[in-house]
Amino acid sequence: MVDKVNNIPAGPDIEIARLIDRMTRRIHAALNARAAEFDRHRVGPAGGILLLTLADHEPARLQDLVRLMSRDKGQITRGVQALERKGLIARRDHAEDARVSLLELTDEGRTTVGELQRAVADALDGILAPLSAPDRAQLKAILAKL
Amino acid sequence: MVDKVNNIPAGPDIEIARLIDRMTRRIHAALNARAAEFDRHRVGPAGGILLLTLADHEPARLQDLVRLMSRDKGQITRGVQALERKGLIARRDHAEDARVSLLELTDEGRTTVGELQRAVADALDGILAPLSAPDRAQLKAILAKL
DNA sequence: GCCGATAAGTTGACAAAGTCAAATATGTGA
DNA sequence: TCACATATTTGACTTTGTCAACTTATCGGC
Repeated sequence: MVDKVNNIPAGPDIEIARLIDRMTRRIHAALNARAAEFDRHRVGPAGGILLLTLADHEPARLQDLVRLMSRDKGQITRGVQALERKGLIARRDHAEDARVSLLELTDEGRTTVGELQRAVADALDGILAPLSAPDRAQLKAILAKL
Repeated sequence: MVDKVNNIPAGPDIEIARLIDRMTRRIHAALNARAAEFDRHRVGPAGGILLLTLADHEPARLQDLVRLMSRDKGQITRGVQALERKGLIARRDHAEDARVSLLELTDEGRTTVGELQRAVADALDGILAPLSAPDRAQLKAILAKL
């Protein structure tokens, strides 16, 4: 593809950005549409991703989530506080460094994560339907390289 | 990969969602960090995507952008208004349907699009660096199927 | 031609996310 | 001990996103 405006061979990359944007939105819309069915605790998209991420990296420090989720540390702080208030996450102190607190899921949090995982898997299944199994594997492999 | 919590073979799909989220954020961050260098009109991310999309589908009706960008129509309305005020977009009436207005880039808008394209291409180039050319092509092809 | 249903845009009121800088409390190394 | 780096928190603010109501217009019958 060629840059229509300046005839620079911009390559397909800029198109990739738009496709990614669109896909993000589709996932978001699909989940949002059914949120009432599974988001009992009203954790929302932000809280949901936080829980899913924590589930895979437990126990994690706040800073880990900042890195893993590429979000502002203030956002994570507040996101964690909200989930703590709902009883889905608990903290404990780090043995050697008093500055950090380690985050873990509570039992209720773990249950919630299970529900979220099912919901996300379902939603993605619909969205990724046009892809063959090898395509999906390939997509994941390529994204994982980044 | 297996669901740690419930031992459900959730498959790689849920991981894809997280990878997509991460990539979105990286693109955003990369562009945001250098926005001062190219975003003379302060169109921001939203305005930027709108301009880029319009550039590829000119002339477009507002509804087209809603569909192409998967955004709320109210958002598009306001986004267009903002870009109109900055003189980057112009409207004209649709010949057969008085309800729709057709959107086009102004000359200044076209210049801006060129700058944005360069910036996005640069940013993506950095982010996609770990991928081989065939990988990039494949990624784009797979995303395009969705 | 008139009517109800529908579509394109617009607007308003809010809720949710993201950005940025400053502040607090701890660790670390010269 | 002192300068400096790190982890987390907080505050103020901007940008996006969501939802529903509302205005014009078009369309398909009748």
